[in-house]
Amino acid sequence: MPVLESRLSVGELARRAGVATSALRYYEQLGLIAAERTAGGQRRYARAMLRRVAFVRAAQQVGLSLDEVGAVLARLPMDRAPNKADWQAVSPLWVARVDARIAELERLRESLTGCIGCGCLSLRTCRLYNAGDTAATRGPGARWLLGDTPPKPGESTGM
Amino acid sequence: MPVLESRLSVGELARRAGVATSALRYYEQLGLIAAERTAGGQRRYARAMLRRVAFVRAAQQVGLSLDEVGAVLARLPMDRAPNKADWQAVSPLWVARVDARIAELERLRESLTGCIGCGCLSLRTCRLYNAGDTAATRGPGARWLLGDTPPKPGESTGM
DNA sequence: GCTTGACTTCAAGTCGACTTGAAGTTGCAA
DNA sequence: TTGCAACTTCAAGTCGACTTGAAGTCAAGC
Repeated sequence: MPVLESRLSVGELARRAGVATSALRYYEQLGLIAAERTAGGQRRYARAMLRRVAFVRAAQQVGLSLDEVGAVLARLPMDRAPNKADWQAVSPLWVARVDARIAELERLRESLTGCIGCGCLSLRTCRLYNAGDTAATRGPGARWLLGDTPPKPGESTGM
Repeated sequence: MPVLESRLSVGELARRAGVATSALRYYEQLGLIAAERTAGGQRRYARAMLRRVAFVRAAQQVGLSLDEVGAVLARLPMDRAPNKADWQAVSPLWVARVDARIAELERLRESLTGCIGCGCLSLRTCRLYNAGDTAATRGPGARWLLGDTPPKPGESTGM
């Protein structure tokens, strides 16, 4: 018995990747992964698919849609493990995306802890407290969350 | 003409909060926000609702469901601006959540840049490269993403 | 060769988070 | 007092990401 078979059935891939078989078939429909078939028509996945599936799940955690994931995965080879050049082609997209998301979360976090830590409920300095309200003067939406700096203490906000 | 009316119609709140009126009605249905009614039955929102809506949108960015948001918002007063004690009651939930999510993203980011920067495609050190594959020995799922440390160079992974 | 679990396709269902549409009512400015 | 945008409810529709079910086929251990 070989320790690692070279190709995986859908069930095996599902177990190893931690997703349902139905999800794998769905991903295949979207072109995110691909499989060869046995004579009888059953799927057999190259081990490289494990990485692609891990990629998909990771991307979803980041908040990317399967569509967006597809755009990235389309630039990686389906049949073999990605090499350094492959990575260099896709990584900037990812990193920028991930960085943006991290920045977003850190702004949120700062708003939250700031509210507790610094007696901020003075109506002027707290970003969350003033959220869409004073920000409305600069257009709709929770601008503070999108990178706007909060109003300075001395600045009139109309309140 | 007063600079700020004390109560907002659904359209005004929608504009200021940057969401659709239909979304506001939906949030009300879920108990995330509340409105008083005019004699004729139209909604009039207290200004505090702006903050609640901003809160909801922020939470969604973090990846929380409206259900989860509801659990947090339930601990804040509907009628008035939250004070320091209110914040202290809800903030830890948020911060933990946000922190976890940031950590997740940073792991992902590190995997990505590590893949480019350090000639990691040696099959042993790169976390993403080894993703679900070797991790399968420790249970299903992309464990590296969930906080598992990647296999050490000297460690046998069966490959 | 037979059984049994894992597989196949395809259509329909589900869930969260809204959006859209129909049909009617309200509020306010001219 | 009238005109009209903005509002009201309720039901149904949409979208992404799957899941479920039916009805049938494959692969491998006894």
